[in-house]
Amino acid sequence: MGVVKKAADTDGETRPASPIHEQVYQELRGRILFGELAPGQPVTIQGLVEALGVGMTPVREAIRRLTSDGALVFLGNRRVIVPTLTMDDLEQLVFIRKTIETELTRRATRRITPEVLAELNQIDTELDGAIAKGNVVGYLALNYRFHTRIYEHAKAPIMAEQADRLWLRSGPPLRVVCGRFGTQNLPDRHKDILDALERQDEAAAARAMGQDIDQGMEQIAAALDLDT
Amino acid sequence: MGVVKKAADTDGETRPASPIHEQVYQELRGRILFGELAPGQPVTIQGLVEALGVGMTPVREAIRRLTSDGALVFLGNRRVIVPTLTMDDLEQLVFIRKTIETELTRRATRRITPEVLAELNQIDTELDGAIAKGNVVGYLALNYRFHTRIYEHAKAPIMAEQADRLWLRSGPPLRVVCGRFGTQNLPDRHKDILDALERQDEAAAARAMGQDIDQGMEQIAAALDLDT
DNA sequence: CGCCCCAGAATATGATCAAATTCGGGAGTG
DNA sequence: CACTCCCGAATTTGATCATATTCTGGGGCG
Repeated sequence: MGVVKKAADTDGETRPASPIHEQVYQELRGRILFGELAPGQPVTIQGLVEALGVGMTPVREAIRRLTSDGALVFLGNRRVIVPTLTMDDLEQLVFIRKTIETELTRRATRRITPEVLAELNQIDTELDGAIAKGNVVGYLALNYRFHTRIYEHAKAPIMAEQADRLWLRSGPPLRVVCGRFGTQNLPDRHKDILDALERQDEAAAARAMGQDIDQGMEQIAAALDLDT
Repeated sequence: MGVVKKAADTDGETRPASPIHEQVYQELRGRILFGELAPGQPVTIQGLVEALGVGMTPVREAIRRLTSDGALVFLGNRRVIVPTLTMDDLEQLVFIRKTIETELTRRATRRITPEVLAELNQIDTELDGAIAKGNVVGYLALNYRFHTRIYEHAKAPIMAEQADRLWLRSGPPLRVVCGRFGTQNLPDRHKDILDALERQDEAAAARAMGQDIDQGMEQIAAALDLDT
């Protein structure tokens, strides 16, 4: 039963249709970022072949890509799993994420437009709703969208891509945190970020973003502590 | 004509033998880092199948991985090429490389050992020889080794991996520079770096590394200017 | 407790189908 | 009459699948 669609549009128009390996890649990305896949969980090719209803070549390609993304790890014995983060890994992630994402925030602040601001406010409102309802997947997806939208507008594609890769690594552990503690004390410096964006205050925006990242990572660190 | 070996050891021992797709990946990495592949050049699957004497699945996997690495780009029209850097791209590369690689240098300085120092000196000596002889590929390979060795000893695998990815992007353009201007005024803050490492002076080591990066990137920027 | 065998999964190839680029011919125009 | 532009066939390349082969890991047996 194909989870993957054949580019069937709502209007019956036949679009270029992205190749299956691309669709599988995106599908797996989503599963890694927003749940379904837990740290340490094995990922088998045949399992995905059956689950997605596609051949093994596209699955294979998608898995290899995710491997280079650091979202999956190749054990060497032909086995692939979702990586488990160590404290050391986490510390490095914080360092890189903070430098890159605060810089992206600074650049985005300079070129912010009312339209983008409105869109971000919209996303943040929905996000609050998801938190209130305890909708974990919704929270994760909207939080990702919020950050991604900002980074897109920094017009620095290489930096944005690096940031994206790091999110793939922090996704599964963050999901664990949510599963354990619910959507309660999750990072929400979003209001501060939005304020700073509106005032076009680069420094304040970057500071708020840095705090948002710190808070999220601290949650993960706390969860890691419990597992040791 | 298999460029890829079947894990034939010198002692006839049968090793685990890394899978072909891994070998192809490493082979292509080398070609991107040290020459052979120029920016804008198309990379065809079938071409590599014939050139390397392997099936198309491993080639496909290797190309996908490099795509996620940013070392190759997928044109959407099913075509893959070596990316060409814009000025904007270069500026972002400099920013990320400097923050990550100077930090790696700081950390490596703290845990430097006489053995590593000796090895680095050895590499740098060979490197000078390559420069003197105008051996471009040798220079590129040794320069890469020099930096990589340092970053390895920082014991920060995630940061090191990010740095590696960025080298893949700056590889082909740097190769162009060498082809044009020879191995003359190439960056060589290596002596300063070695001095600082020996004195365990974090700040000085990081500063020297930053200058080394700046110099290399400036060369690329100059070459980019000529093309416009 | 260690060794061997078997099931299952991954690796790699070749075949097949589909898409895109390229190249050549014909019509139209200056 | 030569040149250019456009359209379509042929060829090249990519995408996907099905299949053969190899290897890993586990369970049973000596």
